[in-house]
Amino acid sequence: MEKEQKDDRFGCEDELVRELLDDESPLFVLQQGTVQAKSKTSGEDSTKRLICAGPRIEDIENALSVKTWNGTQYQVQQQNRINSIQQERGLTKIENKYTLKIKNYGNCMADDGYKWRKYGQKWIKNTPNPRSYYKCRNPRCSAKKQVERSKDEPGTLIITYEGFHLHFAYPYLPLENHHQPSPDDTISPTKKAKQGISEAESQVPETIANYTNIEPLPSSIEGCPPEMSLEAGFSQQGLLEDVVPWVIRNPSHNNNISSISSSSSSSNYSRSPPASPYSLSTSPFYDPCLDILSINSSIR
DNA sequence: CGACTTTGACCGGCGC
DNA sequence: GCGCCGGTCAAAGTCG
Repeated sequence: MEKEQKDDRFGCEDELVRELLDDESPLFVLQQGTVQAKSKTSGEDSTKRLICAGPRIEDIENALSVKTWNGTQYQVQQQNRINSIQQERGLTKIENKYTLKIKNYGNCMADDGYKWRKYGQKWIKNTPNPRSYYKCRNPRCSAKKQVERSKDEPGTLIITYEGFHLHFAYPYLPLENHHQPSPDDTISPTKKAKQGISEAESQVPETIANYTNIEPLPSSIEGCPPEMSLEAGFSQQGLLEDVVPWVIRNPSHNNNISSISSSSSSSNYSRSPPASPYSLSTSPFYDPCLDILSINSSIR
């Protein structure tokens, strides 16, 4: 059962990856059109803005908020799940940036499952260690991160994430008229794109809705143990997989992630970049950001 | 030889 | 206005 859910998720990710990599994808052809010009008005246009410009953290956080019915009205428990992660893992949010402190990184090669390109390194004043700057390799993804060693705790890495990975933000976009995928929805987004831009425009919300489950996470999650709920709510949906490396959050699950990784590798993408934390083709525990370790070793 | 990293230069924001 | 500082760019270097 759980395996089935994972398979479904991977299937969605597979589609998302293709979408992101497809230059003719309606989701991104739109970006060159008139969408942004009129993006300030309707909810649908707002949705398109999210797709085109990349979702804001608050958009995703809002999507993640939990609504509860107290008998008379809905109460929104803002960022309920994120707060749980923050409390449990030492994740902090400062001005739309998530900061994660990782201890003992020497034993656990932190990896958040994405390929990053280093685009800069600076020696920050009054800090003993340089700060490295990374961007997500996906040109359509604006995710960035900064990595530095804590001056107070040399064994602690401070990773600051800015922005979310676009492909994993999809399921959290506040779309209207979303529905569950039906057996008839067999036309791939790529194929739809080729039907023309104008037609694609009308299909975009529907296309994304296939990937969307905006409702508060289903009761199946609530029925799980707390830890399982978090994993189902975040890791499998991919949001905080970006922010909090799954392996670090669950060192005891290394075996699990290994099996997941190997099983997911069967869904070969026609183009290479791995978009799933579980779909790394190389070492799932290698993070290029940790070339900062070379500095560490040179100090020794 | 292409992909990727390194690193100094450059730019913009901010405080004085 | 000026200088400092952090973030980004891009040419050069390195690696497989």
